[in-house]
Amino acid sequence: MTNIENNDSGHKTRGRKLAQAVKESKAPAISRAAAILRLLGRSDAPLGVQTIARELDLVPSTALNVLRALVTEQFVNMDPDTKRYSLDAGVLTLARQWLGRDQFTSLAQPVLDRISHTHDVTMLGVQISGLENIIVVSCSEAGSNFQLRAEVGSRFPVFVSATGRCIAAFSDCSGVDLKAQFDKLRWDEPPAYEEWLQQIEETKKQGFAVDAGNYISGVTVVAVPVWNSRGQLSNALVALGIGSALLRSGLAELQQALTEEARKLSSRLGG
Amino acid sequence: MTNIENNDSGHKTRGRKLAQAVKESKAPAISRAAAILRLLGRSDAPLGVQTIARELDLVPSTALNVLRALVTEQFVNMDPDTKRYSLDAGVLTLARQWLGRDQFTSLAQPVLDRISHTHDVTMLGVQISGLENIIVVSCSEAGSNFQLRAEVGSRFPVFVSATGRCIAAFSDCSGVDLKAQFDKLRWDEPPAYEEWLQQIEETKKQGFAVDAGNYISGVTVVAVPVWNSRGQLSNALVALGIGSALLRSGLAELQQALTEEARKLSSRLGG
DNA sequence: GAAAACTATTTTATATATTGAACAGCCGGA
DNA sequence: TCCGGCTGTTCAATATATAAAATAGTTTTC
Repeated sequence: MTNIENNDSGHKTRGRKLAQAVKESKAPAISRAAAILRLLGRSDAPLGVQTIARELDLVPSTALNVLRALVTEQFVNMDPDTKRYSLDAGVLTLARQWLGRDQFTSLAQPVLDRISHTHDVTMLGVQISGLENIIVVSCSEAGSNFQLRAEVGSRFPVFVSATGRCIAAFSDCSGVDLKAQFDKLRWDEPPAYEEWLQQIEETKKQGFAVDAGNYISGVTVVAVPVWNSRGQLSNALVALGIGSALLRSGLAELQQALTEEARKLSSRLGG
Repeated sequence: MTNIENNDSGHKTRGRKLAQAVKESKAPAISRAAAILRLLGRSDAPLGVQTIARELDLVPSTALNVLRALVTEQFVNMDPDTKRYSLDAGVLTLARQWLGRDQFTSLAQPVLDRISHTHDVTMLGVQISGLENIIVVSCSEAGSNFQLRAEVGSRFPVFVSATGRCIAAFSDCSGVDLKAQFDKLRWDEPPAYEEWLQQIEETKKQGFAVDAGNYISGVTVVAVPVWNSRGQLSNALVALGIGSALLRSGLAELQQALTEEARKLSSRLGG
């Protein structure tokens, strides 16, 4: 089984990114808190104050203050014996409330289930908020052949793979250095920049995007845009399949089904 | 269908609670952020800065700063047109990571499914962290009769219903004014305080707790404690059923099954 | 159609959160 | 047993996040 994950290189880059965010924000404690939460989320085992502070380039006492606040807010759990910190169930409450209220997820789930079943592909519903990340918000896996998996909550760079081409094609990217963004991406088999631009043009014409093994070799990704009530690109339906299998079982039909369902979803999101 | 919810009285109490938390903490921005996140989670529609500030007794400019920080951290989404704020999918990422790493949820889910199926009850797995709230972390609903429902992520007061009696019986409650806590609880049919104390004693003896229609009239709740590796009360298995139906289908057997499974879970949580 | 009442946002002085050093407790090694 | 290197934690000085008023824009109201 291929597990798709956002290969955040991280390490020391994170510390600097955080330092920037802290300086520019007028509520730096929140940036620090977010960084700590994400670190704890990534970590397999509970972490101590020093470890956290070192990893994020924070002063230990500051880290302690932030952690204590997060503990009282029930976002973080502290083991009183080992003095180790880990995520607490409080984060669940928020996520649940979000899921319950998001129109796209509730409308998209049955659609994803249907398509994944009939076309034997892994289907994802993703959210596109701003031009930072895209987030997988719902997921339906094909039953037959064991295959591709992406967890709900995973994040990916905006411009990568088929979804990336969709965003580049249909979002307002004025003021974005596409070349610079492109250079930051990590693909299994990166397309040339010119080639990529051409694919974006193609996407504009046909209304959906295809990634034929660029992001993950051997895996074909199809993404179709979903528009919110104000006509902005807010979500996308994404199909993942083993390249050869997808070609055999009718890529054209899948694309047609996807565009049709995306159209319906877009109109229903208005209501 | 009865939807079980935490009837947080809220209103102006929240403002004062937040004010306290802010004063005592050394990272008040985090308390404010948490309050805002929870408010947005509760709200059906996106909210404006002023609304948020008024509801939580915050200075608008402070609320704005906090909101902007939350937006850059992708926990909150702002609609640039309407300037309204709502939860963003970023919270999902954390929740997903937590769920994936929590031993109890992964071990408990199959158990819940099995019991809910064989005994035709709604099963919940709850987490007990500290003495503030308990949180529903997994859930399995019986198929046959349409009935009781509690969402994953819901929170309840610690001492309420059957779970409350478990906690009172098996947690270290020294330094807790039980009477004061008891008086704050809201039940459909509250037991007398003396009666409640007696039930706690009973719980200590038999190893599980029963709430026969006190919390929600007509609904019987059974809760059995689950202990973590250091022998602390960390979770509980909770069964919910229509009182009459439960009595008919064998309450005793359900209790036995629950205690047995809780025992197994406790030992496996050590590994 | 103008003004009133609302909104989000910027500004600046001050109360305060952050810092970095010093403190206390713990464990492993010599 | 003592020491050196860890840990989490406290404390006082300072850099800074916060609060209240002023600004600017938008919808409502008359």
